[in-house]
Amino acid sequence: MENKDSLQFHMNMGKLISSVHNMLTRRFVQNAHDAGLDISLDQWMVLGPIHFHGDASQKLLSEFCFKDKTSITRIVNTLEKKNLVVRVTDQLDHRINRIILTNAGKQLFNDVLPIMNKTKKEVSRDISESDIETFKDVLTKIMSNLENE
Amino acid sequence: MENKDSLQFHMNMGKLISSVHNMLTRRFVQNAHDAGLDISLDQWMVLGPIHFHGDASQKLLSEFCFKDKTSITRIVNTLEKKNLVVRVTDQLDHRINRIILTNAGKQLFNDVLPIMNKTKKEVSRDISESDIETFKDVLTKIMSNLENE
DNA sequence: TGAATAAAGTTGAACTATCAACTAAATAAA
DNA sequence: TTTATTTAGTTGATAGTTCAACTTTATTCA
Repeated sequence: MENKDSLQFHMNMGKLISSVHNMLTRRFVQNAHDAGLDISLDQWMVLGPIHFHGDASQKLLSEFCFKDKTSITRIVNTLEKKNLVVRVTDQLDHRINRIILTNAGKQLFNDVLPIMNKTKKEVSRDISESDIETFKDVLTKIMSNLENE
Repeated sequence: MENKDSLQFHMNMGKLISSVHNMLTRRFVQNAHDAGLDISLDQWMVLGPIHFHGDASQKLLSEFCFKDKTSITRIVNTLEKKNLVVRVTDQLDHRINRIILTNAGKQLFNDVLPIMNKTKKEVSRDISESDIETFKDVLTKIMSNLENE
């Protein structure tokens, strides 16, 4: 206790964020796995916007997810391999791939939603609404601080 | 503006943390690179405790960094390949590797410290002390929420 | 129109994360 | 003391991240 608490007390922001990110990822995947669902947090973070958008291009997904276009290429590869999405070439601009959910993809999206909510609840247990708000505000502020050169 | 802000407004916590984690990683590496230093954020996150501890075992690093023991094995591999650390078998318990900084490792540690501070400053620009405190408290709380099964 | 440039994606390489299976050494139990 | 179990670390496989170099298609502009 004392030991671990004092460790955390001395942790700087970068380490905290990094550690929380890893733990969050693990918990989400574990919760999904326990429910018999096979999906990673990154796959989910891309699947969501695909569902939301209908026919998102990879560029749009890249901007929306704050991920490199290469990451998007590979995550879409994985989703396609799992038959959750298909790439359809845009008829007007042949450079663009439109990413479309398959029925299996829609099904998985609906199955994973409650898992995400469960995880969210576990994460924010015993943390006040106002602290959560401040927390999200700070994260958003950090993003804008780091956004442009 | 409006567009991007509204995107962020709708971002949930997981996505915010994930995005901030990626952007933070990128910025740190970029700052190091601009200063002519070749080190990743993860390497730094392990190098710090090695420096702090003197002769840490990989198990201790794993607990301290909240990283999987496999990750530690591979990061130490990389650090060793770069001649920043050496593995020394413990004389009493032959299962244990003691990780020792080389002179190059000590040198790099000292060179990177100001980079970390610069990055820290960029990250927390225009965020109040008290919001930072709340932010770190929430992160710590999330960690304890996710810690044990 | 034709050549230069920009944009959307892909590929390869190096690194990190996670899981499962493994080796080797230490400790516990019979 | 011999066997069983636990502990520290490694290896292989699969997925994601980043950078740089590349292909293909659109756009710009001379």
